Amino acid sequence: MDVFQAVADPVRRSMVERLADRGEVTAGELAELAAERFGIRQPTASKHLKVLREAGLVTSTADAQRRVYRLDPGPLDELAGWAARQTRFWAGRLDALERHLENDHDGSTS
Amino acid sequence: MDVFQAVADPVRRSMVERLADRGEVTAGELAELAAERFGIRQPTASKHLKVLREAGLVTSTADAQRRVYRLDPGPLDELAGWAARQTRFWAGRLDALERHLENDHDGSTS
DNA sequence: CCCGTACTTTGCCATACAGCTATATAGCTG
DNA sequence: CAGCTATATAGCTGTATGGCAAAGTACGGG
Repeated sequence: MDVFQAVADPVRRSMVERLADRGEVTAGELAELAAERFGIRQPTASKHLKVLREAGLVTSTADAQRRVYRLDPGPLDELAGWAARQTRFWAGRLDALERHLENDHDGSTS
Repeated sequence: MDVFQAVADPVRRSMVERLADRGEVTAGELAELAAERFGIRQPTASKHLKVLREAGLVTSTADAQRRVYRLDPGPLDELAGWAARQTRFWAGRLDALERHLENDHDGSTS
């Protein structure tokens, strides 16, 4: 699953936000968070973590039975970059568009 | 459907990219693009446009039978902002994380 | 070495969603 | 106004995905 799909789910976004906030978080804490906010069970949370892992958004390392998760900024940068690029266009031509809309109102061409 | 879900689909992303590139594009052109790139039919493309509209990513105006679509930068900015915020954290603490990983290797605690 | 803790995996169901064809709507054009 | 063009809607279907409970795996402690 790609990054766009991975962050399409609010549960997974909330997990990403927690990781961004705390840096390192165990699977258990993330599951608890998901339980509180969305009322989902631990195995479901684990499934979401798997999706995040496969999308490359997070990595996990074992600490005894605990799995410690952390963000990988790469895919998020890609996402931010894509979204930013789509709007950068408008910065350049926004006034042109506005002029066009104005012209539409008065109907005259200068 | 929210912005995250809307851009989760590659067909819709390609439409957004085209709109970012051209500014104003008719439904027909967008359908043609989707047909070429993804082999999908006109009604399916129309459905995708509806999703983009409902997510607030695009607006459309009528020009005779044509529907002219254009991007609304607002939701895209939100998206870019969200993704950027999740990574901004790392900028601040990245070196701390790296130190932590180094310590893990040698196993000693200072 | 067996039990509890911490997760992941498996197998199952329901719903959401993308795709299709066929049809409806709307506006130009002859 | 008939018919073509442009687009949207309706109705249907297959598959993907999210949710659950139950079972499997792995580790540390008594």
